[in-house]
Amino acid sequence: MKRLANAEIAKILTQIRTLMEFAGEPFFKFMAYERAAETLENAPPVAELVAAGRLQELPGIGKTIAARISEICATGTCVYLDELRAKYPLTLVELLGVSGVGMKTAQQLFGLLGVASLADLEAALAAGRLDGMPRLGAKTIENIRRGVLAYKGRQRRTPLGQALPIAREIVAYLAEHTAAADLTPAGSVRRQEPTVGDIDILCTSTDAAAVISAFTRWERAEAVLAEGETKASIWLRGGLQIDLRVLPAHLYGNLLQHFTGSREHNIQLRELAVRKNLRVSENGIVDLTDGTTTTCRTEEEVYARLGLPYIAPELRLGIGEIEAARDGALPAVVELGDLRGDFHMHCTWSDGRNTLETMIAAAAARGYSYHSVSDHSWGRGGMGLTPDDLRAQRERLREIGDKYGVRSLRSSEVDILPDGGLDFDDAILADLDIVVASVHSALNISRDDMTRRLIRACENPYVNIIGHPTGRNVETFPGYEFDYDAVFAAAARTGTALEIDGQPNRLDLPSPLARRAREFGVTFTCDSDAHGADQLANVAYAVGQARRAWLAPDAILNTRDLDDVLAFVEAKRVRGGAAKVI
DNA sequence: GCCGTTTTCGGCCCGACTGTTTTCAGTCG
Repeated sequence: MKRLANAEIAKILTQIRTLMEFAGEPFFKFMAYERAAETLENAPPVAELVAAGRLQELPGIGKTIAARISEICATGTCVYLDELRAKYPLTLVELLGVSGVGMKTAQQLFGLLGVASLADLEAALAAGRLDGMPRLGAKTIENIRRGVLAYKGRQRRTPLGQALPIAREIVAYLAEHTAAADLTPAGSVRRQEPTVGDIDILCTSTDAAAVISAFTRWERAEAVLAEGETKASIWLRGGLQIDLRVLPAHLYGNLLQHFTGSREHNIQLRELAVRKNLRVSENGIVDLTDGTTTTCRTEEEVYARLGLPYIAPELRLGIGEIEAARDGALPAVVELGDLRGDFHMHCTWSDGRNTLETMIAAAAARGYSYHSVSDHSWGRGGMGLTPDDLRAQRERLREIGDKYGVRSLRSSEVDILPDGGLDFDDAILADLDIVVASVHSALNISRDDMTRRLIRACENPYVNIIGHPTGRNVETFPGYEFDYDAVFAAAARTGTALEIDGQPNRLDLPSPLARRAREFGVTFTCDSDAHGADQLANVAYAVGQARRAWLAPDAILNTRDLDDVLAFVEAKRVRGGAAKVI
């Protein structure tokens, strides 16, 4: 059968968790499934771990859940879920997805009215069958009605590349119209999640009411979901939710830590705190032995009070970072300022929007000491470069680069053909400074064929970087299937870097895979894949994903100086790709 | 169901907002 992706297994665990709660199982029992699902979302490919018998090394996965996961991998489901489904329809999960309907309400609707799905709920609302039920007043029913509409109209999770600009927009609005300080996007946006469920904004102020009032009156707010003394929530058109929290300035560190999450990270942090007789919340850290409260201006102080070094936001997933921090085993992760160049961008010679000179000027303006223009190869329909084009472009690169004071490397994003061969002959590639090779076609070949295809590309002595290695789209496509470990091993063995592509719809390699690849000793690049000068800034997204993968600067090729980059290329050519590898 | 620099048994995070209530349950993050 088809190999299940981690996300699919996590979804099944979440279904089990929901039906367990519905069935009245003990709180900590079903919460264990929730934690396990969260772990899988950010873990290396589960199929490999199952095969190696290493599932229980993952945090929050013990004997029972490991057995269930193995069963799901082997059969696509598990007996325990089937037993639950025999009593409670899986469509109950829909009910709980409706904003305003929680477990108690769903149980009541199912038990008293037989409402078991979204369609059932709509019919019951239309027929007025909710009227007069215990604890369901007119306002609550109206709220549920609105929740149903939102559920049906809601888009999927919002890509980070769309959410971050909106977050900056509301921050700019509040900065202009209120006296709020410390305005900061928090939550999943700050953690650089590839897609986000909502946007969290926080700030400090001595007049929270004024800030909240301005927030709920924002012209883009379609509806106000909640408006209290320190927090408020609005919906934008399309259903994206923004939460705002306002506290006094001396609590900024506590507030930022609290609202950055993740939920799982915070739970684990507070569990650790409880063992030290401390109670952590956004309102400060209370010492339960003497009742004193510590408030923090910075997050560093929060972690220090708990006996931990600072943990970067992108690492806060509740997947072992707290233990690593405690043991002093957290890496100093790469920062945007560590980058000295960008290997992946396009200009009007292929499918970019800006001219070669504009792109070079923009790269220089970012302070890079080098970059490469990697237009597509000719196999990509009409827009790719022919070998003659490539030669002509190369002659202009040095000249324009000199003009702007940056080293413009000769490059190409060459197509990897279905059999693993390349769209340009080696003689042409040999004339380039650095080569990016990417899969753009025949995405549906078999897993084994795709594995062989990528390994063969790695083994070409002129291929230095595999571009967007899984081909995923964060919204629409999980990526083509291949044997990750086999390709990571090949990349490490041949001295081929794997790209972390910063295009917001790609963010590829995904961070769990990058973290896995690092175990094989793979080198990475953080690239923008810019198709216009304004998109060079997308490299920040690539760095965000690298940080989520716990990568230090030394794992990233474009943190190195030009000589070291050229030495990386030369070393592979000298070895002749796979031919002379020990 | 998981887990252990107080535990292999007995613990397991914390608070804001809403609506239906007369002191709190439910929902959410």
